[in-house]
Amino acid sequence: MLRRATEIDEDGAAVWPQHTAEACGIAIAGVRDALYVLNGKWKLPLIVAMTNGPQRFKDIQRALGDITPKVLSKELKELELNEFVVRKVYSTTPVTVTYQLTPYSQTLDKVMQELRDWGVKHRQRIVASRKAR
Amino acid sequence: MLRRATEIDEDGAAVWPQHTAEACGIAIAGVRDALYVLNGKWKLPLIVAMTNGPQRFKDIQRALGDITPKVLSKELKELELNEFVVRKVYSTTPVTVTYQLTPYSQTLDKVMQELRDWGVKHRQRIVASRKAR
DNA sequence: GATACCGGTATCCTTTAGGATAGTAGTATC
DNA sequence: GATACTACTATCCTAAAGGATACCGGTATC
Repeated sequence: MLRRATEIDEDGAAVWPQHTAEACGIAIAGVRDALYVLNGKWKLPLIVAMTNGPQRFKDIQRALGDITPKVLSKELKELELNEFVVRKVYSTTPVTVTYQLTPYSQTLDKVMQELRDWGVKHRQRIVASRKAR
Repeated sequence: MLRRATEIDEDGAAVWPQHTAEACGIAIAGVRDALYVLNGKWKLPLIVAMTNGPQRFKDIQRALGDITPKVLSKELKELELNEFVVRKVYSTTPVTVTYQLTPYSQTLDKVMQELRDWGVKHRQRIVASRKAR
């Protein structure tokens, strides 16, 4: 469990009850393992982009707005390797390729939800503090 | 809300009920905003390292194991700028400097918890699949 | 006087991420 | 026959991240 501050001191810093340093190493390792596969600017946004169902290459590119095909291709391959995504080719004319999330990618749902909500609130905070100046 | 697959097809991919593309843009923006301040290899592990209370420079370095002082110094400055951390100097001999989490950093608690738990489980999965080979 | 600890800086370097631009094969459209 | 679309790949390049190593002033310790 994360520990919580019980007070706030004059400098606005949290004051902590005590100091139990042990299981901290496990927590650090967990976070680092997560970051290892979710690294970079694009992996998580890409997963979000596919949340509503299978998406084609160009669709994803449009959804992200500013990713180049080279980078998108690389990121999708890495997501495939880590079993977050399945690539499917349909022999239509012209050929259709879709990318869709795997069940394993759904284990990330809570992480994504929390991160997304935090991001939205963080932006609000930034905007508010800009106005206050 | 994140949508969930209702079935799994032969390839192990999730099958999605429908396709509602709208609020997806907001979700992507939220995640990108979050990643913008939490970027890189070190920010989140550093925050974890300070979760148990104020830490000194060398303590943090030891907790992370393989971060160089230059990088640590830079990361701590960025965390300070984003109001996740407060730096405090005590005029002891020799001088003592501590870094501690702010109340605002606690808004990240859930994100951290989810990410850490996911990371731990992900590692277990990887280890298990290695054994299976 | 030599060594060690603390909290960093300074300098240099390599690696990686990521972007810009162009091009590809195949089909379809005008 | 020119142009456009899809799903990429290829080449080149820049900027940033991050690591290695050395060093600094101040104090304390052996």
